[in-house]
Amino acid sequence: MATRIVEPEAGPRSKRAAILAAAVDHFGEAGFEATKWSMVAERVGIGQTALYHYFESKTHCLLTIMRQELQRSHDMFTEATADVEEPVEALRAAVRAAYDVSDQEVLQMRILQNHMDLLSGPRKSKREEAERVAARQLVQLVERDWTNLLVRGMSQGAFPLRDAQLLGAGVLGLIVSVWRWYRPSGPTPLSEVSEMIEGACVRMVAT
Amino acid sequence: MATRIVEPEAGPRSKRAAILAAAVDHFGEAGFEATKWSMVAERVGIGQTALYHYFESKTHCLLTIMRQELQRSHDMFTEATADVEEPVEALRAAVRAAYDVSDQEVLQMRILQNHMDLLSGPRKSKREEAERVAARQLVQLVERDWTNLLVRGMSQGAFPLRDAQLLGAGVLGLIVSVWRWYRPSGPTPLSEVSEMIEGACVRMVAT
DNA sequence: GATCAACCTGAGCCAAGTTCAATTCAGTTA
DNA sequence: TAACTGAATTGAACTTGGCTCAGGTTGATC
Repeated sequence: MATRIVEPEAGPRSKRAAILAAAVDHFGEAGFEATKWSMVAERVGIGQTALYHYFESKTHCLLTIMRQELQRSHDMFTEATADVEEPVEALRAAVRAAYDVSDQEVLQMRILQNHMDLLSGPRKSKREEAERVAARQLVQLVERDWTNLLVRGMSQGAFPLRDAQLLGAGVLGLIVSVWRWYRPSGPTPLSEVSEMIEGACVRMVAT
Repeated sequence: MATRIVEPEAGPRSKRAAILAAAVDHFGEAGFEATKWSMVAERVGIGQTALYHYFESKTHCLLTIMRQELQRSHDMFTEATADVEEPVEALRAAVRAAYDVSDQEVLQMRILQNHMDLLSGPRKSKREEAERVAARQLVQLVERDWTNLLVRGMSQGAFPLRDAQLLGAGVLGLIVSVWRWYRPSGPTPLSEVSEMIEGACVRMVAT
């Protein structure tokens, strides 16, 4: 279980990374459906059939983007909370880490949130299914990250006792809901969002 | 502005309602993409081209479902909070109303959440665009419902002063995030979810 | 400079949504 | 009851966009 997918190492003229970057731009800005697979190829500067050398399908590319973003989220959570003993401080650190992202990563989070439903049903092709299963495991990992944080705080007496699973889902839901509406070009800077959510989470959990 | 779309009144042999119901089932269970438009026709018992008598496209049907659900959400909020003076009680009533839904409505909320991104970009066809714009207005209406509730509570001194817009978005995000994972057949009854979220919202807002 | 794997392409296939001209059906008018 | 009307319905053809295939190019390695 929990086999971390190894990214295919890049041959010197591999366009895989460029394709992923172009796909993130298009999927994030225009939406997955609205993006023609051929537009991604065009952006990269290759024929559309060349895409199939790297990805089995448009959806396979999407799932890869989602899985990568989930991996990053989990890694960032772990790194941010690793050496923070105090539960409230750990919670704060985790929230701040969640919003410490680049513009490209904002797009990836948006893509992830907008297509979560893809992870529920099984896929027909092998490689798509592999990415889907990996992504699902990562979702559960991230959920567990948050519930564990809450459980720890509750058992230490820093947080009142509540259903940690349910409350964790709430906290996570609150945090990621931001990616539905947040735009880097919008009126509210991410730092402000981060502070607001941080406070809200603490009140939700530690009151 | 804010022109409420009038549902075409049903001629005695109109299948519009049946189509919408069948579409909600399919879109909600299998997902919009995974559902073949012809499957909906089959369920209703008509040929697939007959669908185009009622809806301009598969997407037009989806947008209609979303707009209807948003309308319902707004109406329920208004009804639930209408004669509740006390801000905390009004907040509680609003949350409870949000989770006072039938299984069919759970599906509609899921569909709505899974395709919010459709509302951002403009549509090519007239009727689709009309539904999209109406839905967007309703989204803003619902957002305003929640911020107004918070503003009222803050000005009455029942809630501490905070950015009501941002906090409102958070509360709403928390509430609707449930529809991503909740299943009527799942282990957690909706009543339990409702209570948890109600408490969380109060702590978030009134602490 | 031969070999092999990685990489790329043009031509065309196929599924699913959509359009259209023709037709049926229910209710209304004469 | 025959003629008429508009809503409802259909089969067949069309369109779009993701995808397959058979074969060609490139460049690292020996």
